[in-house]
Amino acid sequence: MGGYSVPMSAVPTLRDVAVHAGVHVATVSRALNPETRHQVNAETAARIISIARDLGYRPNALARGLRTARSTTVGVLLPDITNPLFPPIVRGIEEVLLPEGYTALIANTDNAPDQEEAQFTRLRQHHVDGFIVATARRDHPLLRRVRQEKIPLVLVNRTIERGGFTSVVADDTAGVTAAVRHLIDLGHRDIAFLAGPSNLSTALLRLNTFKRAAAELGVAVDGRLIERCEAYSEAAGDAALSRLIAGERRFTAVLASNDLIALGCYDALERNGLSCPGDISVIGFNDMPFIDKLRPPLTSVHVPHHEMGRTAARLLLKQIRDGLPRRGETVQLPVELVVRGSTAAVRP
Amino acid sequence: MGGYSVPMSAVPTLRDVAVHAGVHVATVSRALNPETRHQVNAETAARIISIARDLGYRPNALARGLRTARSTTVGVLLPDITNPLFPPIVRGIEEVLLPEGYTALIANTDNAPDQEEAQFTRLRQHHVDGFIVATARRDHPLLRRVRQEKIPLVLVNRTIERGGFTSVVADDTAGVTAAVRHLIDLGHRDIAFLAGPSNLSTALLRLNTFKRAAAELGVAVDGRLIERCEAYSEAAGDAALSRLIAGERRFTAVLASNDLIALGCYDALERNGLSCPGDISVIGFNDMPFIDKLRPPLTSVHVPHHEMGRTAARLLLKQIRDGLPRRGETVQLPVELVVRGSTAAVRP
DNA sequence: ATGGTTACCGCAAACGTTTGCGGTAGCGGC
DNA sequence: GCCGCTACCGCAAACGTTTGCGGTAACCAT
Repeated sequence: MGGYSVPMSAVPTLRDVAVHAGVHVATVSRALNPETRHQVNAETAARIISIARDLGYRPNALARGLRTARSTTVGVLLPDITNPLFPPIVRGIEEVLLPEGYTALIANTDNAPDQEEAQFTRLRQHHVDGFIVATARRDHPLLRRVRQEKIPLVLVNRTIERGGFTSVVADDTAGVTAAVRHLIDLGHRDIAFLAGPSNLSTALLRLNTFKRAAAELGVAVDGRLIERCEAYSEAAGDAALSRLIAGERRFTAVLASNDLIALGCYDALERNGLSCPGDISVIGFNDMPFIDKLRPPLTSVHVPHHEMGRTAARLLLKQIRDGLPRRGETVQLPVELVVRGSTAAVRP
Repeated sequence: MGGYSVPMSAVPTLRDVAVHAGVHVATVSRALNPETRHQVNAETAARIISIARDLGYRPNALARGLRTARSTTVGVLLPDITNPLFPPIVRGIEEVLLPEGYTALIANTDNAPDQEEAQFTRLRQHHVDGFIVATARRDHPLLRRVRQEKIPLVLVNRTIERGGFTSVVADDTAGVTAAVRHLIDLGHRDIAFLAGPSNLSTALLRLNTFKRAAAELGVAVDGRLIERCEAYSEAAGDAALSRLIAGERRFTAVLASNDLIALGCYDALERNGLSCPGDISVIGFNDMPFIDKLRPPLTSVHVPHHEMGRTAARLLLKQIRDGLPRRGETVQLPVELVVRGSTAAVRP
């Protein structure tokens, strides 16, 4: 044992390990880092590692981040973790990030631009190495700013037409088409569509796809059967379907742009004394957890949220390591229509 | 304009502001911090603040944390954010933390001790100022270690008998009692109970309360009607109720220790051709989001998770600022039985 | 004119890392 | 015996803050 006595109070630092090992802190740093370990004698390295373990040494992420200008953290911006859509995405992200030593900082924006701005600068103060953003609107000044500052960024569940953002989305086109085809196969001809907020990429895409698919499959698209929701929420879906019901144009099925909107449809139907699927068939989008337990179980388009989170994280890591791509790629993941009890053949 | 030219490339630092203002960085630091602003001339302070704003200066949280040994971050340990129970807690936590300048680092443990350990040290490397833990088991060596290291810590949704931990929980006793009373009022006498994992504080408490409440309300407690689930999960609930159904002892109602277990009951009932509430009434615990949309809507004990998150955060902030209490307080929040369609009067 | 007080601000150290640079020792080749 | 090379390791600076300490100038009272 050496003659030095190290106070065993606080958390040990590189210096403590160095003193115990009788070497300079730089040597300890190099020995502990696999990348630079070859620069130090094998035996000394082993001794240092052993001492570090005995002392319970843990690198100080703040100091390291300050020195290296890389914090090994990434920011995740999402509207609301309470929306069952997002937890699987978050877990997918963490599943990839954690083994690589990264930590995700999660921020809820409630889709409010000022809150988003605040969260964003807060994350920047913590010097996150990149962003995963699930709150993208079709035009997004904040994101364009980030883009210009050359900060790694990938969108998930959303996309932005121009700007070269890399994003990972679901194959909405295939999903909506499958849903429409399913309804038509059941004999439905008067199909309503509840669109999402017009400033969201998914809302626009799903709406357009609906129009196209219906037309291609030989069903006339009636503008009176298309209603816009102000939000992807249960309340908005309730309100929108209520408007349709109050209208004169009859329909036998409704395709909701989102599961929450479909949930609102359930509310509106019950309040108006209509049954599902007896009177009206309903289809959702996303296949949220527990939605198979609803009354009736909701037919929905399954979106691989977990996998979306994973690939988003992978793409972000690539950007962090290899630098920003000149032109962002958008990865599109396959979806699958899950038929349950909320859709039935139209009454004869 | 001064003669200095500052490169406008990277993010501005204190030094940049100082050069522009023609003062020392220490002065800038003091001027920008409301706590120390009185130490600098009012006009100079105003000028510095203005320049900082123009430059878009944001303090580097890493550098500040390194210097002050306070990172203004807290770690949140929970089993699985995918469990609908936790998002409201998380939002409650953030609702209190954010305005105070704190950031929450969320970590999923999947209730696996080694994963928990890993997450914990990872958060410690980031020098979080405290922990909010929702994964507490009845005996928890890791948490006792934390306790000994004098790190601020508060438990949420769980409690630990000894050790002086401060925690915020729901009034489980009142909840279970209300549930039992409700079933008895409906005429049920043969009531089964599905207990949670025995290493969780809530599981034990709810089980004991059930026994006591049933006895006090004049219903014999039959040990054959008490089944233990290995986890708070749908699958475990399914398995447990299936075992009961396969047994010889008949029952007309089942009280589940948790909503997910109740969900599993739905599965088991359907597979066995039993109807709810026609054949068996079911009550859950927690009142998870969307559970009112189930088939049938689940009668459940509502727990104020959002508020639990908020008070947990408040208690943690108090610990961070005022130091650890000598003896932890446990805050108990009121619950409320929400009667829905899964409970009905026993058949005559 | 002197001493004391106050207001303001600069100096420099420190937090715990990482890393370019250089120095020393050992060794092999000539 | 000299040169050059390699392996190993120490030195010191730097990242961007905060903060104790001290210094200067101004002001007031004596």
